[in-house]
Formats: sequence, structure tokens, C-alpha cells
Amino acid sequence: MTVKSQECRSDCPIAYALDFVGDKWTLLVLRDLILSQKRYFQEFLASNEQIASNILASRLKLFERAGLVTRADDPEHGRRVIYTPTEKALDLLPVILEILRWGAKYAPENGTPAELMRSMKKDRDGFIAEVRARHAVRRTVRDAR
Amino acid sequence: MTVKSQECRSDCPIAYALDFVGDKWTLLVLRDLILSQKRYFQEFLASNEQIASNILASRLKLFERAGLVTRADDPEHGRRVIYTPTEKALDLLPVILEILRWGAKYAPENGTPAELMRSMKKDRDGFIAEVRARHAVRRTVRDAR
DNA sequence: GAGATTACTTGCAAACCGCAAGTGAGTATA
DNA sequence: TATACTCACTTGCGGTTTGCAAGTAATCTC
Repeated sequence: MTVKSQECRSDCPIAYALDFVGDKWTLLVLRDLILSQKRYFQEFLASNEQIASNILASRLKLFERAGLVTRADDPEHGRRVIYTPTEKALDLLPVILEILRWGAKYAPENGTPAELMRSMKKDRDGFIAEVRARHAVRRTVRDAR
Repeated sequence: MTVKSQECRSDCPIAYALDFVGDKWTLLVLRDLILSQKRYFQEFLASNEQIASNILASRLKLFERAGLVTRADDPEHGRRVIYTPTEKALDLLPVILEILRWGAKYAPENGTPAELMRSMKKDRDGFIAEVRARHAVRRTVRDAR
């Protein structure tokens, strides 16, 4: 609960998208979820940006309601929960990459691995396909059990 | 003043970018500034999303400090102010377009002119170049006076 | 000089954020 | 069986930000 009322401000798709994505934390969590392939609450919590646990919890709840992640109990560990990005979330990858590109151009310091920057600049669409493939593999491995 | 403290949360360029762009209004104002070529306070205020005048004022002030817009008095009209996007702002166009694309895919209603959607999908880079060219022309016209 | 236009500012209540601490269920260790 | 630990949250609270309505001061129009 709390966070974000859900009437749309206009019929502009940008406004619609910003109702999901327009805040300081959402895209950072999605970055961890999609690019770093984090899955557990504690993993997100451990990011450099020091997100507070209540904010993280509210975002994950929101994501679930918005169909951006699925929530599943970890069969190997009692209370642990596994968060997995849906297609709708993976479709935000281009947004994240363009933001990364802009940030990298103007930020005084860039902590992104040089290799990632390189392969993203060299072949953006290929890079996106690769990331999607990684998640697809994960899903099938999990479903096979 | 108010809005956004300015220490960086990490060395991640995404986090850096979100400190500018991570809220519900910033990118909407930039949409108007860049895509709709709005220039005056009242024009931004008149958008469908009904931004409040104090929020708009604080954003424009922030933009100026961040080097996203330049502020100039209108020579033709006393108290009127002209806001113009800088290169740094125009570099956010790819971000805006990807957000538009995602929003258009998932929003129930899409109020974006079909023509704009088409030309953007058909040739994204060309579209970006076109928008940039429009702003460049404007600048030279203005500077010629 | 009266009224409109323009770019803001101010005041205030409600929502949201950030921090610190707590909770309750399951897990590993002795 | 007891103890400590892991894990995913929740709670409480003070401070910041937002959203709304109204106001202000400088220009322009008539």
C-alpha cells in the first residue's frame, strides 16, 4: 500500500510509463533485477545505493501488482522468496540502457564495468537480446525442476 | 531550492541520471520542451497532466542549474521568459523515446499522434536527428537577431 | 488608468521518504 | 531442546516533497 495513486494523468504513454517508473528507486531495483540478475530481497537491499527495506518492500509489492515481477517461494530455503522479471519488465531494458548511456556521458564518475559499456555501445540490440536470453535460460532451468 | 539533495548515491551512472530524471514530472516537462517545442512557462502549465505552477517553477529552476535549459528574456514581450533545451537535455531524447515506446506498448490508451509513432518506429535514429535539427534551426534563427 | 498576461511565490494539509528498530517464521548449530 | 541466525518484511516517527488554491509584481493592451 502507500505509494502512487493509480488514475492516469493523461492519455500520453510517457505519463503512463512515468506513473510506474517515475521515481528514484524503481529503475534501480529493475537494474539489479534485470542486469545484475538479483533475485532475493537481501540482494536488492545490499546495493550500493542503500535502499531502505520498507521502500524496497513497497516497490516489490507494486511491481507484483503491476505485473513486472513474479514472486515465488524458494523451494530450497524456507522463508526465502524469489523475484523474477516478467516480459513487461524486460521490455524496460532499452529504457534502462539509454539512461545508463546518458548517465555515463554526464556523470563525473562511472562505476560501470568497462566491458559492459563496450558491448552495449558496440551492439545495443545484440546486448539486449543477450540479456533476455540469460533470463529465458534461467526460467527454463527453474521450470524443469 | 527544495527538491533533491545533490550528493550522489553511488558511482552508478543510472543512479546519477535518476537523481535528475527520477520523478513524475521532469521527463514530462522535457517532453514538452523537446518534442512539442514549448518554450514558455504558460505553455508547460497548459499540458494535459496539469502540473502545478510551483512544481513547474522548481523544475525549471533545477533544469537551469543542471545545465539542461537556458533561460532568456523574450525581447518581444516584457515579462516573458524563453526556455531552451541544451545539448545535455537533447541527449535525453533517446530515453524519452524508449519510455514512450514502452508506455505505448502497455498503456490502455495511447494519445500519441499515430504519425509520430510511425516515424519513430520506422527510423529511430533518423527521427532523433530530425528533432535535433529542428532545435538547431530554432537556435540559429534566434541568434541571427 | 483598468484589465489582462506573465512568471512566478506563499501557505498549508496530505502523502511520501529515510532511518532505526522490531517481528515472526523458518534454519543451522550444539 | 535451546540458542543463535537468516530472511522478508512491518512499524513508528520526524522531515521533506507534493498538490492545491490563492496571491503578487511587473509588463502589455485597450
